[in-house]
Amino acid sequence: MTALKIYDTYKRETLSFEPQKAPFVGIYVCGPTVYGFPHLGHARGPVVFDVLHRYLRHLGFKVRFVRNITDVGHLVNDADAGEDKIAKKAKLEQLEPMEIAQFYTDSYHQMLHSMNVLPASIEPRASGHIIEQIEMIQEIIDNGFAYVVNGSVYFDVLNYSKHHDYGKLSGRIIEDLIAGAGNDARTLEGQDEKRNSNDFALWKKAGEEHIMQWNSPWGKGFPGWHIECSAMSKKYLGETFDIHGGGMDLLFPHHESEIAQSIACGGKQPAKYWMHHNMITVNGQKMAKSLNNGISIDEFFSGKNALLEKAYSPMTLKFFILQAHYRGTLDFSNAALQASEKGLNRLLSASETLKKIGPSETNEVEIEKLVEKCYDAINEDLNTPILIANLFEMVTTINNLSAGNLKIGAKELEILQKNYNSFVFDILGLKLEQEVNSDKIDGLMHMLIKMRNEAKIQKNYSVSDQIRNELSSIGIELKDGKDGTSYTLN
RNA sequence: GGUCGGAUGGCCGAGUGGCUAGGCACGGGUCUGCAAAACCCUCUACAGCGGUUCGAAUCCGCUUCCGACCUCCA
Repeated sequence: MTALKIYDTYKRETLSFEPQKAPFVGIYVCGPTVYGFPHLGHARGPVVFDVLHRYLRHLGFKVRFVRNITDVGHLVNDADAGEDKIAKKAKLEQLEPMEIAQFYTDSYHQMLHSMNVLPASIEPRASGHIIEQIEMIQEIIDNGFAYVVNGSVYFDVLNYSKHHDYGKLSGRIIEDLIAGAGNDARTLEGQDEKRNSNDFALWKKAGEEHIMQWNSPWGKGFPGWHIECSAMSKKYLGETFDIHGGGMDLLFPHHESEIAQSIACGGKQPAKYWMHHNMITVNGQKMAKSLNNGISIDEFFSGKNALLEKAYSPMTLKFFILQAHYRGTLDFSNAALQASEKGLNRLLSASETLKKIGPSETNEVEIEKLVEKCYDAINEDLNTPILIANLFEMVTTINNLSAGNLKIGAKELEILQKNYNSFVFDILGLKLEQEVNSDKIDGLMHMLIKMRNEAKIQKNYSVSDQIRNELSSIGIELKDGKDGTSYTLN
């Protein structure tokens, strides 16, 4: 029994989280298809599930966190018979498919690292699990839920839905899907191979021009998109694991199909809980190429995009994401990012301030209540915005303690320090971004500050202001505080 | 067209049938040679119209507007 509750998309209700075999927890999260640089939207999932990952560890669970890399099998669309995203890009750039996959996998990892996202326990690649996928497809065929046509294998949605509930996860009704299919002028090539237009590919026959292909019982080809997650989650986490996560846009058809594949294969639901995070929008709309409103992660961190007023740091982005609940859409704006930037700075500065606070004989801080409110917030379906609001309560307390407006007892101070740092750094996974300055720079700065202070004492303000202004022009800000002058490098 | 979800103060963004969300901005103040920074305090909003209720921003209905998914997508 844990206090953590999570919203299960499948059952559509908030449930108490009970791992199948405590203290072990198995989590599978759908990772990226590595055919391009990560963009702003790619940051949300990792951040959201990182908090889950970190919090479960904090609670003492032994977490196996699996996040796949899709490096093959993700069709550009059904009409595109014979090319997948990776191979298509490879041809354009005259590179090996694996080279492309590696390149963009690295850039994805860089993003994760910069945002202080814990590494996955296992990060399996679809191309490295072709055998497992073929075995699973064969079993689905043997069970009568898939059929072979001309070297391709399709999942028989209609037959499956006679025995099981296809569409439950995404709230779809099979009759509507069948009736609705082709209600517009969407004529897709290769559809004539399927018994029903809702059937999806488990294995696709590869044309000669197709670079990435493997031998299979049905001839040379490559796996469909959905089967990789089913095969790899089963391999590393078992037939039924605890939590499956991903973006809401994967609900249908990807996750719906994963469920169907797992049940058609072993008869079991793949995951006990399904968690889906919402999208990041720009001006209220999802980022899309057609809208020309995409922002890559590199652009975001460097400020080189027309939509950006300035560069934002990885932690600012992480904090921005955490300030909204994961199931709601989050709208990008410069004003919102800049607000997050300042708020984050205040939150992190408080941890420094906290180090310098000493205990008093008397206590005026109800710290246990505040800590409890923090746990209540994160237990309530990872409500990070409320958690952060409570942390800001602590910040105000910390600053008032520092200013001498409040007093705190030794025991209470210890609780405050332990929990504040635990929530900010261990659970939310924030970190101080400013590089620790080298001793030489630090010594240099102290020399300049000392010289400026001497000038100030002599009321030689033209000199003191000159030092301040010239440092400012190269991005070093001096801040005159109560207890001396400090500096920040921008 | 079908399915689903939203509309909260200047901006972002939580939330609950009655009790201050929080951040940023604004305003006031402390500090300061000046400035900046920092810190403290202040700022009571829930699309519209009906209904249920002692009481609704929170429940129900309708209206308007917006978005997502239905095809690749984090």
